[in-house]
Amino acid sequence: MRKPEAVLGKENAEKNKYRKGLWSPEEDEKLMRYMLNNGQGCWSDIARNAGLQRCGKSCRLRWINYLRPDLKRGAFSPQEEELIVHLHSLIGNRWSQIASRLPGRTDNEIKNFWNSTLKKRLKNNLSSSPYNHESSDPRLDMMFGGIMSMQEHDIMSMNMSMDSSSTSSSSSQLPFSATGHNSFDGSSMPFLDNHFEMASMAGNTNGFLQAPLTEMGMGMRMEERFRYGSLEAQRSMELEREVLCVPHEEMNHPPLMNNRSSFDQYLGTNEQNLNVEEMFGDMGSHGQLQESLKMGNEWDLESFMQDISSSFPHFL
DNA sequence: AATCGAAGCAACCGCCGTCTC
DNA sequence: CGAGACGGCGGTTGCTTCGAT
Repeated sequence: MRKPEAVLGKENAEKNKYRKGLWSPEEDEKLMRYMLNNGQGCWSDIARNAGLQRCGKSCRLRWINYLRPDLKRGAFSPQEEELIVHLHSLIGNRWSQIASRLPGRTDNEIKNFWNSTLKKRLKNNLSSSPYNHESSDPRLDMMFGGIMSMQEHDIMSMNMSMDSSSTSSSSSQLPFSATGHNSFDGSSMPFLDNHFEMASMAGNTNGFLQAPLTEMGMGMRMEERFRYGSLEAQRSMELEREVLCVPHEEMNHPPLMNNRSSFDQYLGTNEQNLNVEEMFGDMGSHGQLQESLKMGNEWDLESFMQDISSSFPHFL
């Protein structure tokens, strides 16, 4: 429902009272000086007390993304790139979680780097040859290990199925719409815009689960994913059901999830256990993975990330 | 030298969860 | 318990820079 005019007017007045756009050196200096002298606090107070015509949110962003003294400047190192690619393949667009594993880097920086550079590079790698697993960048092979082994027609059929689901009467029940909108968190899903990303959710011929552990794979109904027509996709979904200890019934009709918390909860209640060492240390075998995931621990992103860190010791 | 498109980046927007009153 | 303020997050936008023509 629309807000009443009076409320909107007040909100607009609030908004208009603040400066927007690029920060001037003077503003930077004011904020920097205030933060160094007083430390972090309530951002709207900081904005006011520092004498800035900015909203607290804007100050927070400027500090976190640009002024913070511990920020690392310059290009991403190959190790950082590797870690970003790896973490993204595991947890998707959780930029802040990824950033927390890269000291001196911000979520915004990583997000920009992914969207502008890595995503394109990965896309190019896939389109170069459907059967050629040799990527130009060996660091990316880790990520492509499974994905590349998928046959192109699998990917194509998946993509077409997704497109057709937009007109399907059942599409409204799906956690993901065909337009790429993700109902877990109400955000759009850039995953869906190319074949590579479609591949990543369908698993691969090694039987090694990759993306089903991402939000996207988890959220889809079994029947919907079977429509992709790939035996490999089917196999990976069966495996997914097994490793996550999801009953058949629930796998076919998972609870609709409106936000990320619901998703996390869903994962938690299915008593999965993610042994990252086994899964990602040597990119785990099917058997190992199943065994390790059946231990029954709760899904805990923090410890999950801790484990990942052990695979990338140069970041600790 | 001028133009144009791509790439990179900073910042905004809107949504959601949490906290406080 | 509900409303409002605030902080955090991810997606998107729009400006700037750079390189090709």
